[in-house]
Amino acid sequence: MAHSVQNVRPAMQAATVISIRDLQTRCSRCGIREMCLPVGLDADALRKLDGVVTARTRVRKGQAVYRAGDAFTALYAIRLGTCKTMVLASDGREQISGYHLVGDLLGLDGIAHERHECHAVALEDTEVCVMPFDHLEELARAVAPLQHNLHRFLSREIGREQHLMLMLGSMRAEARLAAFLLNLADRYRMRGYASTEFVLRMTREEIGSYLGLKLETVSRLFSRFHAEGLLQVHARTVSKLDLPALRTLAGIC
Amino acid sequence: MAHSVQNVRPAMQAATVISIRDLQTRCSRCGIREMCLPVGLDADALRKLDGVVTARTRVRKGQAVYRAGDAFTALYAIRLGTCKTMVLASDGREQISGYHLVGDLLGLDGIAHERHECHAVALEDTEVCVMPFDHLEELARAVAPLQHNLHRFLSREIGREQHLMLMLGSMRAEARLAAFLLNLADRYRMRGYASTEFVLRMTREEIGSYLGLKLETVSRLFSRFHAEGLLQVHARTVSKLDLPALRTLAGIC
DNA sequence: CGGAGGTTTGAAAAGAGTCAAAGGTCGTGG
DNA sequence: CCACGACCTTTGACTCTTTTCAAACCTCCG
Repeated sequence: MAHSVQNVRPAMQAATVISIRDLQTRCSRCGIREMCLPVGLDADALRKLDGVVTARTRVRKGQAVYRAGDAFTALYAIRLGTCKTMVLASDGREQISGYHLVGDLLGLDGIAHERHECHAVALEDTEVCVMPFDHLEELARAVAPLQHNLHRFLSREIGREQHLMLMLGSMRAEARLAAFLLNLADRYRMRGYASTEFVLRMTREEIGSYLGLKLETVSRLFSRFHAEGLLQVHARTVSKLDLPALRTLAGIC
Repeated sequence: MAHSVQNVRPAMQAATVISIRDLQTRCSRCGIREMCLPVGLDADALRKLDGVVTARTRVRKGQAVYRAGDAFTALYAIRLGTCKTMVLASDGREQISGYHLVGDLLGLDGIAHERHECHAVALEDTEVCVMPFDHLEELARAVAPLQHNLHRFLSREIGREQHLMLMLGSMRAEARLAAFLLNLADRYRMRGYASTEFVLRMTREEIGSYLGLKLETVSRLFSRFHAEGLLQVHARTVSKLDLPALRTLAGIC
């Protein structure tokens, strides 16, 4: 299996020289900061947060950002790319618990036991910003808006999972897939991408795992949705999503 | 429907007089503080936290601590009793997302949007401590161990929900019920109660809702577990749980 | 261009849901 | 203290969704 990303700062670094790495890890210069942890922070706070991001790491498709059982040291913000998180049962079963896009924070479940509870794996070549958590906590004590952002991200993750639980616990297969597609459409839209056309970065099996379904069921549903004119699907590309019809199917009134 | 609990501090209160309310809301004197937010805090920090708890409120069986849509102002710690949390779908479906015991924190999902996303309802007469969140954040900035505890509770909730998702997404009905009973047994044991005998505070329908099953399925499973000697069940009292056998059934190796 | 990995589709089986009816349990009020 | 009623639970018979097993087909990367 792929090795986890290390969040080691280069050993020696002259304090007064602005290195390329420094330039590359600045939230204050980052184009996606308004959909990431720094959202809404003022210039002063941003400057301080720049000091927390120790690295911006490239994670290749299939490689792990971290693995379940790894010591928890940092949170990871997705700057570019897509990741999945997978929870593990003690008997080896594993299930995809999240499909994370640009601006999402990874590793929040690791704080409680100082150990990551799931794998986080890149679904395409990805770049993550590494934020050592003790340093982040320290800064959060000094900067109230940052503290509140952190709390909001933690809380949002709880809400996200509750939503998923509702889906897994009380929706039928077709409603789950419709809700999944709508959720993606929404998140792509919020990030400025087309909401009725995108490339799924997951296999049918991964989508099934996320939705609590078997890959054959997912495949059949895509075929049926296609036949019913709810979308076009060709391999992993979906397009021409009929969002209102999908909403009806998902039971979203 | 029952009204939500108000967390209003009595309007006027002489600063130097220790009122009965003050005495009643002190974490520093609370018997369950080591399984609640103050876990591990030193005397000084405890004293400061005393000032955050504005009230200790009685919530009668069936009454709501808060309801979905209520403005989020505070977290609630269960001092006595049991609560369920229920998430709501836009089409009116509702699902139980949590079964909360003494020492658990309620309201964590409300931080993100400053609005509670679920109902929290007492399953028996219950007492909750009200902790206004802005005040708690303020204190967390001053007291690092409290800050870390808050982060751990938030993170633990994320982990708890991931566990539940795994259950809803990839376990069969019998394994879900076994895992549910084992989880309860564990949590009662941690709180110093018997782990092989307890009273369920939920109806079959509520258990089913929590596990993504219909009430008839839950009832049949209880009957079958009883017939197979895995437990004794009489109405809501379960006893003589065969924990190892339940573990096998739940797929916990 | 070959092959591994991913996808589609069919047929049969299993699991859980639905509908229905009867039997318990518990709290309230007489 | 008992009886009533509301609500909860159990059980059976049947239905329907989803899974399982199997085979063939695509697609994309090296």
